[in-house]
Amino acid sequence: MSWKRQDREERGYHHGNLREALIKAARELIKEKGPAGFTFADAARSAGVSAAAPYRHFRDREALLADVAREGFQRFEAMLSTGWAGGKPDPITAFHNIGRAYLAFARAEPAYYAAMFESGLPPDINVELRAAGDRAFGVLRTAAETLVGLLPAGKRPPALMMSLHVWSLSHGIASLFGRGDAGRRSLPMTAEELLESAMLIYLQGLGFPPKA
Amino acid sequence: MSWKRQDREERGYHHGNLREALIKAARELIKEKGPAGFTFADAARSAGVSAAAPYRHFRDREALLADVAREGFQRFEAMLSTGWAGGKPDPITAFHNIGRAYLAFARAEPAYYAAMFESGLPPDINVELRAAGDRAFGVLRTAAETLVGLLPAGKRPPALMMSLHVWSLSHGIASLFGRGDAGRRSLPMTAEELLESAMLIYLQGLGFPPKA
DNA sequence: CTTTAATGTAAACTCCCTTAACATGAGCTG
DNA sequence: CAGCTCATGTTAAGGGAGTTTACATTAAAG
Repeated sequence: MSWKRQDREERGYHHGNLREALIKAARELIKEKGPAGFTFADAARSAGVSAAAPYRHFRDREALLADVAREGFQRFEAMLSTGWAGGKPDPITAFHNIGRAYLAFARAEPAYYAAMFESGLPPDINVELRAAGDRAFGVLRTAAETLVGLLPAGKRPPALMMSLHVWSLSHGIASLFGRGDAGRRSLPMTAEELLESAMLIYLQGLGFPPKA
Repeated sequence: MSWKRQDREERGYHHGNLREALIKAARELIKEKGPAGFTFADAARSAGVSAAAPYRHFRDREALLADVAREGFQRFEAMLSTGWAGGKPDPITAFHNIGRAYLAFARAEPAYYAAMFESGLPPDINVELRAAGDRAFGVLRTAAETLVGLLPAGKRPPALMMSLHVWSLSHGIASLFGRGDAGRRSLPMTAEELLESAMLIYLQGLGFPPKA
């Protein structure tokens, strides 16, 4: 395991891929101590360079965090898309799979998740971040639109509202109970079971049949 | 506006109520820059005392934060209790009022809310904090138990699960959209409308009549 | 070989945390 | 009221860490 370029050369004066190395270091530090628990200098130290080196690649700590978050949203979108799987095997099952993917991401990538949602970053800090976030949410919205289409014409809720409901629910569960981190509140059930049961009740409230 | 004792005397050597003044200063700093955005010395400066003074009242910065959070949970509990109002005028309406109270608190007291849920504090950092949090959640749980009792005996979901669902949903909405803070995502509806609509659908899914 | 931009380093600068030693004032006791 | 005592703040000093500027080195291009 090396932060420097994995295979080639020994690294002379130049690091070779410092930008990526800093993002990776930031992720590991966030995972350990939270989005506020590391400093620009810490990231540099982890990457094996001097404290001033990061300034060549990021204007400040916030810019580094924003890049971590952007990268996170990209992976998040990919994971949600995989869960949705184009609505296969059937839209309802696929919708539940998005929920599972949501929690799985929060659990597997707590550092990305924290940078995305708990770092206090303004979503508009740059265009790319905003766009990446919107694309991830778009997966949920598309899925909601498909589901809404299954209901009889008179009983269709707004798909945007529905996707916001599910997003909020998922985020709430992930924030409160989603990470095994010590110190979090304990539960009589898993976060996944909690989300699944809530979604079942919610979908039933919208008029979807109990057994899909 | 003065940090010192509001009316009497000019403050001589002693501050008179530094402990409370520090908590208040912390709240204002959190509101401005987030739970991680201030330091022990900052709080002292805001309270108008030397950097060493806070050590007479709090072991460290974390202890100060914990006290802010504890105080927040107490007010939170009071606000939720007022919303519930013992189940008046009827349990369903009162349940919705809890939701409104939840969002109102997050909006009116972002500093408390951040200290309670977004500061990274372990809930078990001291017994009082844990107990205060549990009491606040207890309001929601009691309400859920009352509601569950309205359903026919064979169709009652676990009240604990139901309260966790609503808590997660409320927290998710509050976290993602609840604060008017610049930088948050914008919505085609208010957070209150979003929560109310979600709770209506959820309750209908549990078998509560559409019009209560 | 020289030039130039990219990339790191080193060191100055500032700020924070923490503790120790001292000062003040409020309340109790006789 | 005089004197003791303790809680509360202050000043001062150390040690450490983060940020940032000025300078040094390398790689690549002409």
